[in-house]
Amino acid sequence: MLAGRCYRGTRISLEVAPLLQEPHPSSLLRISSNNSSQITCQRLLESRLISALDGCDCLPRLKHVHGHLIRAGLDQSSFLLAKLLRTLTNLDLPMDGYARQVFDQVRQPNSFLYTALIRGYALQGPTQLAFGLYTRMRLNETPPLTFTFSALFKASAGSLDARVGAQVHAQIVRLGGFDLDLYVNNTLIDMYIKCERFQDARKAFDAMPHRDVLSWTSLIVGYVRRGKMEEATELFDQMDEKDMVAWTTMITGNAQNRRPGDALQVFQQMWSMGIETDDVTLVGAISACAQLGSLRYGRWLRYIARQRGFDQNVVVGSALVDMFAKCGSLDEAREAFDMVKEKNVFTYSAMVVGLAMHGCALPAMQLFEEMVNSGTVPNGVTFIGVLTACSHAGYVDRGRQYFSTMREKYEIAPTADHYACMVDLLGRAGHVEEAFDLIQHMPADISLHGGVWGALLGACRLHGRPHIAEVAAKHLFALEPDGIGNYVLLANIYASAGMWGEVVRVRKMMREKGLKKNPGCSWVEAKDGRLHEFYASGKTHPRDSEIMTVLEGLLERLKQSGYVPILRCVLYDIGDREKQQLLKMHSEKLALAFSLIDTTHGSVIRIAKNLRTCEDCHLFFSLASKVSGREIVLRDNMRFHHFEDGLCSCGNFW
DNA sequence: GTAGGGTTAG
Repeated sequence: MLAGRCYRGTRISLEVAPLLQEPHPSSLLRISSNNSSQITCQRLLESRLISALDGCDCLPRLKHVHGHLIRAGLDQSSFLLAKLLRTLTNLDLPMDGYARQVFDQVRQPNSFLYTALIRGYALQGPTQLAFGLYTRMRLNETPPLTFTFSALFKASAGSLDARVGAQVHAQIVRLGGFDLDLYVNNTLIDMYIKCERFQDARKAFDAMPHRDVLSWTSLIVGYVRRGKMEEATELFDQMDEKDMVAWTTMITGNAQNRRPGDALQVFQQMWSMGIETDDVTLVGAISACAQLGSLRYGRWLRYIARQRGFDQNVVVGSALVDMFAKCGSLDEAREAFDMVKEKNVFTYSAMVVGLAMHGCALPAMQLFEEMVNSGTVPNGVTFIGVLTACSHAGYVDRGRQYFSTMREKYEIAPTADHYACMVDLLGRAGHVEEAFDLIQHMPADISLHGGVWGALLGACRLHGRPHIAEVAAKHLFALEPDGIGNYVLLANIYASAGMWGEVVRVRKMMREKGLKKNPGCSWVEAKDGRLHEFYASGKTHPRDSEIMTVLEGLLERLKQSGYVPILRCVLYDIGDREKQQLLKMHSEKLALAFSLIDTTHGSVIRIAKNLRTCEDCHLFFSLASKVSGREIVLRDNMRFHHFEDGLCSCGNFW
């Protein structure tokens, strides 16, 4: 059966096919009954050795069986040795020379032996040896098999260099036969995709006489990796037969290409068609949900994961941790974290970053210590997490320590992202000049990005220094010419310093570039699960008058408990009364008033906002949490604020 | 025997 499927239409393969049909243990006895007793014995021995090889799960056991094989005088049996080599490479062992030894002891290796070793090098490396062996095989006139070519393509894919693979491809086209084989072509496409030679993959795909769901999926992956989701979707729609992997590719692809809405739409379609969902599918959907920030949807995905026991899976679990943190529910993130028994660096990092985002600096650092004590080695992302935590809480010295530990103890070279964290940490704490200095003395091989200068500009917003801001902004405008936030920030810094002439100049720049300030927008999920949007100084919501009544009432109560609007948050040159009016109508305040009307009493109020929240709103929310007795989670474009009983998790430092 | 997987800052 195997031979029939794999060797169809190839001349060379027919010669070797009988070898493959030989040795299934159950058939051996049947064959042997018609032969002499000596052969029967030999066959039985072989059969035993085959079972023994199947049961090998570690190198010493394998070597033990190999010893038996030699003593039984079967050390030249190509079939058994090929089986042994395959088992050896499947054990995920490095090709430490033992496999080669076994191979070299054979006087006349056949196609299967060569292929087994080539496959070993393809899977475990070093991949170039696979090609060397293939050359020797051809020089010895040993006929190749379909397996041989798929192993070679795998080796090429593994080394991410398609050059040798492409030569082999040209050879099999000349040779004929093999280039029609489905399996060979599928591995060929996969190789070209992995080596980023999309055009060659497409050509191979188009030349195939028959394609299966794997060929289609591989090509779709090619589009996904190049960010071409329209083309990927078009191809996907053309598929007659779609399996779970094909669906998952589209879900993950959309998620990876920042199209979370489309990802979840595909997931829902798949779900409604009753197609099975596994851990990989869920990871894609959960990651999309994290980008979208929809807690309700996230809880549904967790329910599906739980039903199938995937919430204990380390990859699904890590994705859940990240998703719940990004959806504003730190408690559920922690719950998901605790469900994972064998946590790895992803699980810990997701939780550390989550805690940092929510302003829980001490727990983030504590968890980092816990992680190290558990023997999990932190990576660059984990350090982003602890550095952010330090930055949000103003722990400058701890941050400096982490920064040097990362290089000295863990030998992780800091990237521009880490420098951005350090600039943020120093700058936020008021060491603006030191932060500037750090940027100027960054190693030359690290290319600066917007994050580094952006952190410096943010520091200038907090602590003044319009002249440093100017330098930072100049770099930012070059790196991110359309980054509207940078212009707004610079204008605000000038406004705070009373440099109104400069404000006018920046506003003029924005006008000339055709950039418009994004209107402030907040949104909240109501009782019925629908999303409600609010715009600054809005009057766009159907229940506007009701909202205004609640807002006015709340404002009065807050004023009685000591609230004084922070007028300097308004960066326009206008009178105090107008400033108060503008502040009152910030979108998050409208969303909060609405939440007090239309959410279940006693539940956590969750509000998201597209821009950074202002100091006045922050104070307003702190006091509102006390007066209303409600817990409020506010997500702005940077991070989360947890307001409870008059206090915010960020300790008013953000 | 071949296709799909999670964490990053202003």
